[in-house]
Amino acid sequence: MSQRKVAGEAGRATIRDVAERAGVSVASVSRVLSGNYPVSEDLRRRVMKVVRDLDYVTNAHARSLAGGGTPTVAILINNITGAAFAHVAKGVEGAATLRGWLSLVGTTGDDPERELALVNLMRQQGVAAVVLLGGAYDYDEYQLRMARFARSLDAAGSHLVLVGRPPLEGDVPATTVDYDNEGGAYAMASHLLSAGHRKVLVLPGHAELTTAQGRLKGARRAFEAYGVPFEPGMVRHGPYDYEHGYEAVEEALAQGMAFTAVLAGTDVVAAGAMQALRAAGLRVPDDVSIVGYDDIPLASQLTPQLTTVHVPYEEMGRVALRAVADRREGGAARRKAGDGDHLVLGTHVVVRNSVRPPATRRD
Amino acid sequence: MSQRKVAGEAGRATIRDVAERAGVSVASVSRVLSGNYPVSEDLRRRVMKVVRDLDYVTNAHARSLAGGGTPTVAILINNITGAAFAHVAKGVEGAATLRGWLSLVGTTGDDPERELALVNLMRQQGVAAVVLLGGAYDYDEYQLRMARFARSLDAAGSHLVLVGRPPLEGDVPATTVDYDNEGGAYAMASHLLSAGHRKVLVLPGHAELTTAQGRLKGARRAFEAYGVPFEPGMVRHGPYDYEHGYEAVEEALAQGMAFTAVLAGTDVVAAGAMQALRAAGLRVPDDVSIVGYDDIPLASQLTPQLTTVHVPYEEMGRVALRAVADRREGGAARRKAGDGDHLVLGTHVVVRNSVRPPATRRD
DNA sequence: ACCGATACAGAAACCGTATCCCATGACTGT
DNA sequence: ACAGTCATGGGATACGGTTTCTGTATCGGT
Repeated sequence: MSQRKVAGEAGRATIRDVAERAGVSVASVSRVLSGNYPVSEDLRRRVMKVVRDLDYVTNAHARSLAGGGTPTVAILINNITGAAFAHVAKGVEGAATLRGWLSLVGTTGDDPERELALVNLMRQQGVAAVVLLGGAYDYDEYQLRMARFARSLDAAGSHLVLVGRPPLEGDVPATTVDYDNEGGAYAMASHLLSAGHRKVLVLPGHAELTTAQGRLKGARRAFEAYGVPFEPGMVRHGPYDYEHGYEAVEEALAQGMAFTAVLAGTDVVAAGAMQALRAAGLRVPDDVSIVGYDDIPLASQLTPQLTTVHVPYEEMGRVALRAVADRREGGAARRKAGDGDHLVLGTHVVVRNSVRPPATRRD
Repeated sequence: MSQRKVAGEAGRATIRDVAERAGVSVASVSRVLSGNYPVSEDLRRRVMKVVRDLDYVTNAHARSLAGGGTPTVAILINNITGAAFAHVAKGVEGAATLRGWLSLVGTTGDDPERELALVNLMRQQGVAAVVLLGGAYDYDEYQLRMARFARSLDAAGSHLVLVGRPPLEGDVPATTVDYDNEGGAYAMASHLLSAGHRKVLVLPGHAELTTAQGRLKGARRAFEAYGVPFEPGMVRHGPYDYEHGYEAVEEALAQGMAFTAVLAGTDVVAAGAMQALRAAGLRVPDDVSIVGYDDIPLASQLTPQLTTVHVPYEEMGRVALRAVADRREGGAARRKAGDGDHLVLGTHVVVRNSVRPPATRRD
């Protein structure tokens, strides 16, 4: 009744089972398996045989309780089906795997409550880092919220990494991996302007989303550089989805708005815009040019292939993980430096077939 | 020197720290937090205050070692950037979150070694279930390999779930969530045939991939049902990617092959095929019709919008998780039943604009 | 043949939490 | 006023490992 374990009992085999069956101590089994202590060849063989026979694997929970354990990164994402995010996740996961780290994924669905719950959950899991993906809504409380997360995680020996968001202000223990969002938009808009376009419908995204803000700002700067007036009426805000692209163009057309090009905030928005133009009998790029942003696979799969801004999503994921791994190995010295807390990767325009100089017309 | 912990020491706060600071026992803190034992209002308040002050969260590893703990599902996937897989993952993750479960993600990259390593890693983590996504390569050893996984996981109190793969033969402790792959292909091919197409280029996918086999089989059955000879020469195998679709069509065209429609194994392959046709000066669907399979967002974002087979990926994910959760709650009785081990969801054709009757022409 | 060094194996002390079992004080009914 | 319940709180133990500390052969050197 009170005996600890019946011989052939069901359930997972423990290290004790292995030890008993191999006729050695628990400590020896542990040492054979972790291999960080001298063990005789005979003992190793005996233990390994039993391990194979029992199909034994160590209990990760017990292991990490006792101090060992596999480092784990948590990836928090709004929507797992977004192509751009998927690539970042791939980068993180790939780099993690390379080091024998594990990766957890959670989706926030744009819900701050859920985000908080997830961060706490990850804290419970004792993850090495929490990677937060995607543009942020620039509410007032955002900075405070993130700073709180950062400190909370830091106090628990974990670390916050922001990917694709602007860095936090002040002395906050967080790392940011960013890309030259505004620069990409500047280059993209310049491309359009240098092709001769002057009337451009701009669909930057949600007004409160940091990435949309940056893209809009870059575009505006390009217009200024070219001495072309930037008309606020030509800007339509909305979500980064296909429907928004479609509806924005449909609406602009219905209102008799004149434009020779569409500067979309993402490739998916561009796809929607393209479809709406077609539906209205307009040809792309003959009648209207279109450019996107992100360079997800879709961009090169559309007809015509989309000229867009390449964002190194997968690379960002890898960089994010490397930053965490480095800091973890670097020890306190590096950790205090506050240097390399903000990494910025470059973007560049990928020219395909969706842009052509505007048709010369009398009006 | 030998003191257990210095007052303000860095690192994560433990339940002992909370107990000490609140002047109560460790047991009481645990009870307040788990809330499954009567506790006086006064004690609860005192404990909660300290918990907030210390920003304490329980250690998940210790918790699950001690018997409590959050159930976790592991999702194993070849390639996290595949749209279809992303949707299954979303379904699983969503359903998991709904129940307060956690989800882990690992990518195998089509590497059997890595798959094995991941399954073992998940076994170490003591996950409630391992969900293996995506079509499998039908090598001889596949059945053995999966059966071994299933038994291994089962012995550890976990469970194997195969999603989008054919079920395992024999008495293996695994659950399969499948969709009517062959039926969908049959319906899709019928759609093409009933529109009058007789010369159809078929791009089912890799010959060894179970999903490709099913899709090819369904198509063949439809041809037979229509009394149309199915010419092996019209079938081109290859990976499920854009490039394959492009190259297969390009090659077929170069060889002077005559066809009025393309039956692609996936939407992405269809996109590649479409692009190749355009490059050759052919119009879709005026000159050549195209259909895909999967109904990922891309299908409705292409121009023309793609007629395809809808596969309920997200639903499959949800169903998979529900199956695991049910079996876990159902106890041994249900677990032995062997019933409901193979769930099949329906598919249906989504008619869009990429199919038109073949142009009547003299030849 | 004796001594110190070396190489290995085992016993035991944790890691942080949940829970079983027992103790205590308050409350109830008579 | 007293025994019996009931509602709570605390102490001890288990969970499955890792690691430190300790002990015992074995070996080489003199």
